[in-house]
Parts: sequence; C-alpha cells; structure tokens
Amino acid sequence: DHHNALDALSQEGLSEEPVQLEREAAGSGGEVVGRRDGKGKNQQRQTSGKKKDASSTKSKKKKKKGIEEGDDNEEEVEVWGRGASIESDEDDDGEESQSEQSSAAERQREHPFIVTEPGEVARAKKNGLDYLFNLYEQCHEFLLQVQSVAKERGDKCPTKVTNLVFRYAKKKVGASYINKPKMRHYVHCYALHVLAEDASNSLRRAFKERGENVGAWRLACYQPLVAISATQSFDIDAVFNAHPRLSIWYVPTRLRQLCHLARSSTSQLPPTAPRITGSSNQRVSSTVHGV
Amino acid sequence: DHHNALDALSQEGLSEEPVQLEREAAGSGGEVVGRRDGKGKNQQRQTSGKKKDASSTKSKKKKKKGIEEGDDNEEEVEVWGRGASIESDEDDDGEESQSEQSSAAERQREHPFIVTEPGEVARAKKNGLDYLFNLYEQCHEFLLQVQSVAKERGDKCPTKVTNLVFRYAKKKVGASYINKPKMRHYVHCYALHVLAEDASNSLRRAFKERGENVGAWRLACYQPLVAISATQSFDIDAVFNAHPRLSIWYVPTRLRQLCHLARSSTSQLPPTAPRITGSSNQRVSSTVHGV
DNA sequence: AGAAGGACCAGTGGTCCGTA
DNA sequence: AGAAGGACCAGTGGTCCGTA
Repeated sequence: DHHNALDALSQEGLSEEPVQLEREAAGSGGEVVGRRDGKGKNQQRQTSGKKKDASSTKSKKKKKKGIEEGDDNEEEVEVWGRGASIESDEDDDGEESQSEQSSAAERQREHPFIVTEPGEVARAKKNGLDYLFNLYEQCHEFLLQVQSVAKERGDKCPTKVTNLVFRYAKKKVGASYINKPKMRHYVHCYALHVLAEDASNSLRRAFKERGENVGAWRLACYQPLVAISATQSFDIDAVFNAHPRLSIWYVPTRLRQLCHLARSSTSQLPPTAPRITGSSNQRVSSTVHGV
Repeated sequence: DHHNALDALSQEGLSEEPVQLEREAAGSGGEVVGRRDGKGKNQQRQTSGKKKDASSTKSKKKKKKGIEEGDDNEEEVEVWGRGASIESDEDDDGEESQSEQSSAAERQREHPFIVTEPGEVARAKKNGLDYLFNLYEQCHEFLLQVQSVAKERGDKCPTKVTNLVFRYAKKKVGASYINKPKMRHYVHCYALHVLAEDASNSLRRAFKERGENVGAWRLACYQPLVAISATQSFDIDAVFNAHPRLSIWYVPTRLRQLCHLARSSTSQLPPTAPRITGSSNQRVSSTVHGV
C-alpha cells in the first residue's frame, strides 16, 4: 500500500487493449509505443525543493482509505465492456506486478485533435472530435462509478468530475489517455455539442472546410455559448446546471468571464436594441484577451 | 493591497461595537479586553519552517482579485444594522489605519459555551446555545452577501459556507468571533435545532438539568440526527440538502459516519425488527470511537 | 507552429493540538 | 478538566509551461 505520487504516471500495459477497442469505436488513431525504460525521463525532472518528501508525509498515519485503494468490491467498468475486464488483482494502486512491469509498453502522448465532421474518423496519427466528446462521456461513467463506491462506503459523494475521478480513471481503470488539463481545455466545446448539437456540427463542418486548426475551432465555440447563456440572463452556471450531462463539469473560467462581459456590454445598449446581434457579440469577444 | 496571511489574526477595534450589540441580543456574555500590544503573542509563534515566505509567494503576479479586496460596492451588512456601519475606508483588507491600530483592543477568546435552555441568557463569562445558533444564521447572511458580490462580478459563486465566507466575516465585516473550527464543531447541533426544534429544546433542558457540560450535550446531538436520517434511508446528505438553512453547511464527517454505520447495522437486523429502537442505536453509537 | 499533459501553485476542507 | 481557535496538512481546482 505504498502510495507514491509519481506512480500516477506509470501506465499499465494490460489495460490498453480494451481501451484501444473503445477508442477505435470513436475514431481514435492513438497508438501504444514501447519505450524500453520503465519510467521514462519523467522521473528525472523533479526540479523544485518545495516538494515535501514522502517519508515525512507518511509519518502521520492517515485513517481514511481513498476510493482508489478500495476493496475492489464495486462492479467493474462497463464502458469498456465485452468481457475484457480490467483487473485489479491487488496491483491496481500504483504497484504493478513484476511481469506487468517488465512487459509494460509506455504510452505515448495522445495524437493531437483535428477538426472533423460528425462521424468522420481521423486518420494519420490524429484524433477526431467525436473521439474528444466520447472522452467526456467516459468521464461521466467514471463519475457514476466513483459516486456509487462513495455511497456504499458512506464517504462524501462528488457531484462533479473532480481530481478523484481523474485519478480513478487513470489508476484504477487504466484510462491513461484521460487527464485533467485536456478535459478542462475542451469543456466548453463539449458543452456546445451537448446544448446545440446542430450548431456544433455546423461549426465543425465550417472550420474543417476552411482548414482551421483545433485551436481556432475551440475559440469559435465560445461565442455560440455566450449567445445561449443570454437566454438565461447570461447565467452560464444555470445553463450548465440545467443539463444533466453538463452539470457534472465545472464551468470554464474563460467562458464565465465572457458571459459576464457580454452581460455588462448588453446592459449598456439602448433599449431600442435589446437583442443580441452578431456584431455586438463580436465586440464583446474581442475585448477579452487570450480566450 | 499588501495581503499578509498573518493579518487574518488582527482584530479591529472599531467593528466590535455593533457586534457586541448583536451578541447581547442573542445572550452573549463575550467581552472585549484590551491587550496593549498591537498583535499579541500570536505573531511570535510561527514555529514551522515549512511555510512559504510571503515575498516569494507574491512574486508571481495574481490577476484575480479576491472578494475581500473588492471595490466596496456591495451594500453593507444588515445583520449588524441600526446605523453602525462597519467601514471599510480603504483599510479593510488587513491594513489597518494608524489610528485604528493604536486604539485597537485585541479580542480575547470567546467565552466558552454552556448548555442553556431556549431563551436563557448565559451569565458569568459564558455564552449560551441561542447565541451559538445565532452564529450560524450570521454565517448564512455572510454567505448571501458573498454570493451577491460574486454574481455581480461574474465570479464563481459558492453554495456553501466556505473559507471565503469565513474570511469575509472576519476581515471584511470584523466578525472576529466567527471561525471555522468552532462553526464546524457544532454544525450537527445546529442541524438538530433546525430540523427538530422541539427535540433539540428538550435535549437542552435535560442536559442543563443534569448539569452536563457542552461537550456531553454536543455528543448527544448526534443520535437524534441519525434517527432522522433513518427516515431518508440514512442519507444524511439528502437531509441536509432538503433544508435551505442546512444545505449551505457541509455534513460533518462524524455524522456521516454514524449514519452510515447505522445503516449497516440496521440492514443486519431480522426483518421482524426493522424499526430503529433506542437500544440498537445505542449500540451503533458506542462502536464509533471518539464521536 | 500547434498541441498534449506533467507538474506546479494558491487557496480549500478538515481538524489537531498548543493554548488559556 | 473542558473548551476555543490558530495553524497546519493532504489533497483540490486550475492552468502554465517545459516538452514532443
């Protein structure tokens, strides 16, 4: 039960297979590539002296067990389905068995996203947007599982996709391709997909046609969401909370800022022009730097 | 706008007066006593070397302004009411003006609580339970104010009494007698008061009559809450969330554990004895150490 | 250059334990 | 002894920036 923070980085070979199946179903072109050294260069980095050393941390006995090191009595992930159960034979909390460790292939970075149309499969070491959105659905599943474990154990029960859920996905389920920065980065894109699928699809087709990169498409997703929030007095939290698939995600800071700014700008308009026009929103967007 | 963490300890003299009024209204016998040195011994302590020094922390420019250092454009506290406005003349974020500092009386610890009947005023350097419960209502007010500021500024809006609210109470409003450990310590007592006032009142009278101390009364408040949670399948979170005055408080860990334990124990009972009896709950309580 | 994600950081929830 | 609360700590939300 040695709980080393750096082990969060280790990636189990065994769990890759069902993952790969799932990812292909959503159009993923991600690949597993073997790097021969067990831990890679990551171990070397460790620059700062501020990190408290592990031994002193451990001296204080912690009574509560985390969900990740639970008794494995919760039923196993069904997203992965089809009998390829990801086990979970005592070695699921960072301590890999010897055989697994020696045969483990270290996962490369995920392939970058490209703007794809709905249904389109990305080729040539790229991932498509259907795959991206599928990751959000997977996180939802993971949250449901974490919640069910928490309830069974009488722990406090998360209502959002928290660090605990990301850790569960990565360490317990082996979904090493899910990470917090990525998921947070594209939340608003997923929100648009969920709230206004047609608008989202149109945007994807337009940006694909123009040959725009993912970053440009991502930025373009903000504006329609601000417009949607306008129907709720620019209360983007209300918009998220009203939708069951969105309410589990934190509202991105930038999106909240844009909605707030749009509200301010709109209230300054003369009463003869109360409707949100394209140009007024254009102005709003351009006043926020680095969206 | 110098933001020193230690200044959280400083206690403004000017804000004491309306506070005192309020506290007397709820039966407080707390007193302000002048200690001549501006900061008291607190400053001396500072034992550990782990604390990051303030200058290095400040080197990284923080862009977001906290609510506490806001533009003072939110309306002032009305709990304190009656014209004694707590201002707030540029010096409300930890930097006291010279005149205030020199004339500041340092607040002593609050008087300890004693078990009082409803309506009874504690004397002789004690505080009564009506006063205790009033503190929870004050925190609710503070939360409402923090929420309104947050919404106005487009910040994310807390739904619970968070650190931010405690800081607001202490630094912005000068309610130095409110602190997190105390409020968390007695949350479940307040919960009983809110959910079953009659039962709470009876308990207070019984414990006062028996001459029990506050700690004993506090422990005794757990059991009736577990019984209440039983009507909701021991889901104490559901109980808290269903009540608007409770939903802003985190469910205390111990209370959650007791409810969970009661659920487990109850499910083991034979189907011919499904009701919660006093004795079975007695057993449950006694198996948890150090409630 | 565009993008993925390890790793950091300020401030959180939680409560211990030195204090009065 | 019983109790109040400063101060600490592990783990959080958030995202930067060294990396590929």
